[in-house]
Amino acid sequence: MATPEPTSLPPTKGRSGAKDVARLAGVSTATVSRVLNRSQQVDPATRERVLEAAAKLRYVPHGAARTLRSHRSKMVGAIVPSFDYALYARTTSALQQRLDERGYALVLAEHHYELAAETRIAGQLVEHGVDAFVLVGLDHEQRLFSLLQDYGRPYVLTWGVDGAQRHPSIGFDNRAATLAVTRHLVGLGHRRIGLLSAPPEGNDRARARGEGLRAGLAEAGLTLDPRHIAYAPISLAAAEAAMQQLLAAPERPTAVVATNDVFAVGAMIACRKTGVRIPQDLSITGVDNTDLGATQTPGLTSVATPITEIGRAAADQLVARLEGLPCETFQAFPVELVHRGSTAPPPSE
Amino acid sequence: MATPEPTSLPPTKGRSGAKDVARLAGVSTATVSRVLNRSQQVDPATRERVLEAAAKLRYVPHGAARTLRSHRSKMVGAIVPSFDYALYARTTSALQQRLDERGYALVLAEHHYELAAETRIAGQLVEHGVDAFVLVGLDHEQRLFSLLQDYGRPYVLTWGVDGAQRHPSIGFDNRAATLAVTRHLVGLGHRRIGLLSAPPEGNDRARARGEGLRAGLAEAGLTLDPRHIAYAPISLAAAEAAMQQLLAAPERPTAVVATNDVFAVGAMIACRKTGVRIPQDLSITGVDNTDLGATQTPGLTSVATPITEIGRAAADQLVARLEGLPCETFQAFPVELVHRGSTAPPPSE
DNA sequence: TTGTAGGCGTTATCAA
DNA sequence: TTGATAACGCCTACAA
Repeated sequence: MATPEPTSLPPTKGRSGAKDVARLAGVSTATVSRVLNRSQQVDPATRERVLEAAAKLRYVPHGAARTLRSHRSKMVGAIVPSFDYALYARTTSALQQRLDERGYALVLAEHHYELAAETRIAGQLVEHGVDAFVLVGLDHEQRLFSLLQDYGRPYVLTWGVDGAQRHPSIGFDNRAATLAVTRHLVGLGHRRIGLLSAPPEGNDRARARGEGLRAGLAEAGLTLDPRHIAYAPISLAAAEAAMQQLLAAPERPTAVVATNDVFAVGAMIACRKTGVRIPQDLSITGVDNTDLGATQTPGLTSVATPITEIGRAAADQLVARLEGLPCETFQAFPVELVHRGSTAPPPSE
Repeated sequence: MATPEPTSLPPTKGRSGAKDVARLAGVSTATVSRVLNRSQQVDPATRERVLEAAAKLRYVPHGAARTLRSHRSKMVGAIVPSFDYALYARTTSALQQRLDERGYALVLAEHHYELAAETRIAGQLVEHGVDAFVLVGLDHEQRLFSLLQDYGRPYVLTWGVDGAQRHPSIGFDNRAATLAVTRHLVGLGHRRIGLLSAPPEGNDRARARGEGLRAGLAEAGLTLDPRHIAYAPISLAAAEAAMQQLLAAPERPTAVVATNDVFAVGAMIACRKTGVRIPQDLSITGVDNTDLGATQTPGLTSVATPITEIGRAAADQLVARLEGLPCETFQAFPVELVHRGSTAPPPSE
């Protein structure tokens, strides 16, 4: 034994198994299993004895053994882009809570906006035997879809709706969100509207939200000036820097549509530092209606998205599919524009 | 078959096992195992063949089987109070990232500030076979500690330091955080300082932070007026309501120490709605130095806490203990006061 | 260096 | 309704 001996995990030290419970209750392990798995085929009296014995021994079933034999781990895997900025936290929270109620545990990981990492992590989750998957967004590597296909277990894409209905999905119309704010801005009289967004590659939400802006502009016979587009990774600092570019652009836009509240608040910070007044000099809008945006001065006009509903619905759908119950595999929830003080008519020239 | 048939999970449908890899590589399953577990005892040529075969068959080991046999699941369980408000998100993120690098998956759950729920969930994590635990805070049910004792695996408490060193812990001095802000406020001339906090029961962080305020006041020969204390659950709305009480209190405080940034921002909102100017009429401070506080107008004076360091250190410690390597089981990181615009001398009477 | 064989703790299939 | 028994897929002695 050369290595420091991996902390020799006591094989099953004091822990008692189904066998112990069976012995104490005077039944076989098969009966113990039946009782604990709520099978109806068991005499109330014996059930009682078994439960007593299990309680007395503080019996905790061995999940791995159960998984190995039954092919169900009672774990659901979720891979989200990031825990930061509370963008996905509320969805994850709702998901976890609902899964917990249904007796499932959540195995959670981040991919930091790298789809290759997402695929790799999905492989690990398969290895850990999760019964189902929750993914964020519609864009994923083909390899990931192949993996899911081979694995043959339920999965659901969230935060977007798959128009072609190729994959079960639960979300909302990201395009509609920015379309709504754009109409609002155009209605206020804005003609030069900029875009502050996450890089669109591999991020369907960012793409759809950008399209919403373009569509809204097109409705009014306007176009998106390429010089009025700035992409940045999702962080306040990066958004602030990107906004500085837009502020320095020729024919500076009178309004900026940010594809989420983090970008929008980063933009507000840039404006504060530059002395650009919101909304008198420039209007700014976000998406997701987070506390971060709502508590700014002035409050951020944003679009409320159904982030907790998505988490709950994802849990419900997956559990239903795992238990062979009927369910909706495609769900879209509405979004709603929330007016606050960050938008106003453009300054008169 | 009466019930809708639990989606008959294909036992091992197409999925290939170690046996398949062994056959294709022309070796035994033992050798496959050795190759995949980086045992040195294997001929480079055979190793190569095995890896090729594994890749060809897209072999993914069956975690449950491995766990059952090896008594190590390569999963770490973490239970945090809540995903909301990004208070614990950054710690969780750092934890997950570091665990992932080390080949461990994170099973994550919330207890919503209910310690009984925490104990229940810990039991589920035991059932799922996690190799180690990360808990937040020092306060936990005795039942939970018993459970951990029985389970006999590593665990670490975070976000606090266990002075008595009864349990491995990684955190910072919560008392010192509010002590620092209190000294700052006292130094500015404040004599009536209020407290806005989470209910202290079962929340050692809140208690320690409250004590920091009391200690800072005591240093200056001052005391905390009971009428200047307000407790609220952790949410912006609740904090706002609690702050309204403080604003309505007799001999209104000239400064309020909030035990975290969420409370502080909730307090700022209350002030805005009431026409109380910050910092001219009232100073406010937070703890945790979140983006939420930093982006307010004026910026929130707060205390930077080592939240990502905690996550990383927790992962490092647990992995080290699991692998029998040496490590620090008690770690304290420093905190740092961050001055922003929400604090100023009290108004002259 | 490699193969053989037994068992980890549970659930499922039978038969009783 | 209950019990005996055989897997589940892998790891790890031990033997070769």
